[in-house]
Amino acid sequence: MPITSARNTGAHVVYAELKRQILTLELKPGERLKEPAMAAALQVSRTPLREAIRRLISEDLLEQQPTGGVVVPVLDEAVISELYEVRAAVESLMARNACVKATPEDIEDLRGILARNAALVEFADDAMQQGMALHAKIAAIAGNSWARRFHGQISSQMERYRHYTNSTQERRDQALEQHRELVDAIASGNPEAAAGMAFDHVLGARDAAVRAISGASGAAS
Amino acid sequence: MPITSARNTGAHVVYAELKRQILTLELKPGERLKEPAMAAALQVSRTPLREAIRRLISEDLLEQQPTGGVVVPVLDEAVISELYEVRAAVESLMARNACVKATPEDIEDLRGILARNAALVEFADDAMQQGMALHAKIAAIAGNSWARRFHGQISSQMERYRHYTNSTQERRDQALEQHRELVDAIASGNPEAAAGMAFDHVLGARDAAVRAISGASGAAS
DNA sequence: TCCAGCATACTTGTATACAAATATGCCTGT
DNA sequence: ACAGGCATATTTGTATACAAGTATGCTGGA
Repeated sequence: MPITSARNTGAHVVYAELKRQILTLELKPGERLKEPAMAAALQVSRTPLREAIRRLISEDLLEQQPTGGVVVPVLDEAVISELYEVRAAVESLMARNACVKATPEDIEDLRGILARNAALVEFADDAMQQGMALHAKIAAIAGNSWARRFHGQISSQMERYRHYTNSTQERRDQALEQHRELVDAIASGNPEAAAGMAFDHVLGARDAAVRAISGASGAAS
Repeated sequence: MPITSARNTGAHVVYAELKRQILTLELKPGERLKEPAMAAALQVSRTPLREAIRRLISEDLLEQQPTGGVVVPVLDEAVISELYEVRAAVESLMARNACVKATPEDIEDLRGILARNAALVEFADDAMQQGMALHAKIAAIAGNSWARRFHGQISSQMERYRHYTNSTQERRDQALEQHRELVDAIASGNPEAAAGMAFDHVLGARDAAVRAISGASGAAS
């Protein structure tokens, strides 16, 4: 039995590596992928490389050009807003469902994660990352695999925009406070309140990000 | 210039054909795909066929088995409920955004679509299909490409479950009435109301579907 | 100097060949 | 008769070969 749970085929390895390079911007937005060179660099033939590329295209982490080339999608500030919005919708749904389905033990777990986050708040370099474990747990409680799937795709996309959405200490403290409120709402057993709270919090993060971006680009005026 | 807008490569044609066969259940759930036979049937080599298969896997319209085969996913009644829920979340977001962004002309268009649907209500064999044009227009107004993307994926998935969710005349009339309410809510300029209405309507459809399924399977009791 | 047209080099998409892994069926022993 | 194990056949994953399309740069002319 292999150690890795995923199918350890070459195409999968290439997919993971390529995805990493895209999310870290090691592959620069706008850059065109040339298969022969890439295949040589990754020590595989073009066949598994192409398989990985196609998969990334269908996740919108690569872009197929009409003429036939493949490029890393350009960073477009307008889509950040869109991503936050769908994330708000999905997390709102998960909060609602979690509220209905959570057992007392689940609530305990959530509070435990909160406490750990509070202890680490000054070390986290990113409010998003800080909340990861919390959202994962909420998603698990909500138990909707499609919501989880979409949430994962959105997270991947947003990863590319981390430079734009880097958080300040203030923002991080606020996020922690909002997470506390969210857990309280889930614990309270009022699905509507939990859903609304999750939605508003993410939209608040969107507004902060949009302000940060327009502030940075328009600072000279 | 080619007639088709998509890149007319063999892999794309195979993808479209395979997707069609999956959504119509021409390829039966649980069936295993054997590449050589399939390639021969579709008159292409295994290379573009595999490309199409991989794409379908990443859309969850095919399933990769741990051992290495590819099968058509089994129909699982439990996921219908999940699909309705995420659809509710996405449509709710689109209704909210549409409410904010709609111009008077947009509202006119929506009412026009409603009127056409009302005229055709007795011919539509499916409440989902009836509302297709309406939702497409709302999505266009909302202008969130990720929401549109997810909505499309959800629609594809649900297509496979049409047998379970076939609508009655009564259900169709109710849908039409709900669509009217939804358009009114969007026109009223109250985003929260529009969002809530869209959410509740889809969840209502979910409940109807769940009732229909459990009613059909548990009728003998 | 600048542009059109062409030839060349490169890239992509597809087909085929091959090796490793998996499934299938048969045979033997109890 | 049934289970275990081996041999065969099929299937998948990868590499390579080739054809068609696309971009690049060069030459000649105005």
